[in-house]
Amino acid sequence: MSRPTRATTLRAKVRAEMVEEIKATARRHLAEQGASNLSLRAVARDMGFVSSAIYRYFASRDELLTALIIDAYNALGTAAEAAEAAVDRADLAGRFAAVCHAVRDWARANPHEYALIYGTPVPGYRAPQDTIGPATRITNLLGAILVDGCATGALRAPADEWLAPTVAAEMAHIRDAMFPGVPPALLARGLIAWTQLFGAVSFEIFNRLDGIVVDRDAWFDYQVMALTHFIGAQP
Amino acid sequence: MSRPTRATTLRAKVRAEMVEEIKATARRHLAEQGASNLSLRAVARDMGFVSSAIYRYFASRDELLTALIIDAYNALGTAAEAAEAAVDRADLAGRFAAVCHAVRDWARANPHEYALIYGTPVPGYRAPQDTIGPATRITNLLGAILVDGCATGALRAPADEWLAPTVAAEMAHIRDAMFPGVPPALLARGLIAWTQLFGAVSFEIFNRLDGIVVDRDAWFDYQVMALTHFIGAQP
DNA sequence: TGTACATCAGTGAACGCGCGTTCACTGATGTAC
DNA sequence: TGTACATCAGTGAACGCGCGTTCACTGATGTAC
Repeated sequence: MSRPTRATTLRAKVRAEMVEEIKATARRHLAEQGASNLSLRAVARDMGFVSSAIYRYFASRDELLTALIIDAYNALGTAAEAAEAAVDRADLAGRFAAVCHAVRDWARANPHEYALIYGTPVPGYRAPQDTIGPATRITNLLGAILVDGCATGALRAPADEWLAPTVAAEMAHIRDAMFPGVPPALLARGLIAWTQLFGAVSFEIFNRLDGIVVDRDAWFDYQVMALTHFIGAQP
Repeated sequence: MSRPTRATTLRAKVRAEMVEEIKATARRHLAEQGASNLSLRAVARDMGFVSSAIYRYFASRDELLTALIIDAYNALGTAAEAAEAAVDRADLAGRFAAVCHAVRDWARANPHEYALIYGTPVPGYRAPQDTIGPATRITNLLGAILVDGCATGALRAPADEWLAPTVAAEMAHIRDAMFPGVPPALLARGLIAWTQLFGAVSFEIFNRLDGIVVDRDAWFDYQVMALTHFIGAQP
């Protein structure tokens, strides 16, 4: 029960740096091998020490994987939040586009980390509770755009809507829990936009567009415009 | 240089059955381990013979994986084609919905095969030429709906369209090569529908909807309706 | 300020495991005459 | 129809490899008095 002195915090600082270095090395390996082939031994070898040393910092391979997943969600969330925060609050279409482009840019810059969090789930790996918070940063960002738009009257429920009763009820439930003031029919469109954003990015990152679309930037812009229109934001 | 007699074809038939049995076993393993952990030894063990025996049928692990990928594309393609063929040719919305639901149903019934072809690419695995044909069966099916609709006049280019010049040019190129008579602006919407179909299915199969949407059937119906409207087909 | 003790990072060997692929082989089945 | 030969499926041992994790250890660094 010793209070932190300069000495202990120094040791803690070195330790934290070591943790970061291990994660950085693991991230590089991820980019070459994919998540399910990530190897603690290879990471240790690459850093020039013996494999068992890793266990001073991570209790198991899964714990390292979890740390990488949380970092990835947070890196993506931070990038998107920063891009969105730079846009005038009243410019809903601009805020939406900023989030979309931030997600895509981050995914292109870090394709294997993107695959880690939005690709096929790693078999046998069960995501622990700690990953949930960081994972919702994007949805919160998108939801806030809808909430703000409804508060100012810039957004409203689409007129001709075909919402099944169960879907309407579920949307109302989500609204009450997280996005106050957003009508179910608009929230449903928001959920589609969220789905489609990641669908579009995944198609690009996972090579589904090869041989089909060449100018990826223009194609993504087009998709963002279609979505902007779909949620009723004025560009 | 012997011509096929009853004897040789019988041997060939047994051999073909063996190949099918190996693939079926591998498919079961896929469902438990994921693609990158698929093991020839485990498959052989499971079938009750020695691991080297597999090499009478597949030259390598990659060759087995390729066979599974081709089979998956073909199974999905066959299911979608059958569902679509059962709908009245003039009912464009019905044909579109049939394809969407066939894709989703097949993916739910075969989630790991779906992951094999629409999930994260297996690192280090390079898809050979043979996979391209089977992979295009869904896009051909969707494209045919647009082509038919344009031929009869049931579909036309959306009025208010914001197509960048490069996107318009690329769409025109795809139309000329594969989908005659479909205006660029409509083809672009078709491509979005294709992207979104798989985006929606992937979100469901890869557990992205957990804790968000409960009634998955109703939610998928809603998305299909939104897409039907988007491509301008009358429900 | 100096010294005895506790904490901690990193070592090196080992356990037990699974993998893809090769190779010389044994029998059974099919083929040619 | 019968027999010598060729083809082929499956065997079993082996090669060489990598993996996650445990454990007793050595030194260096920090802590308490």
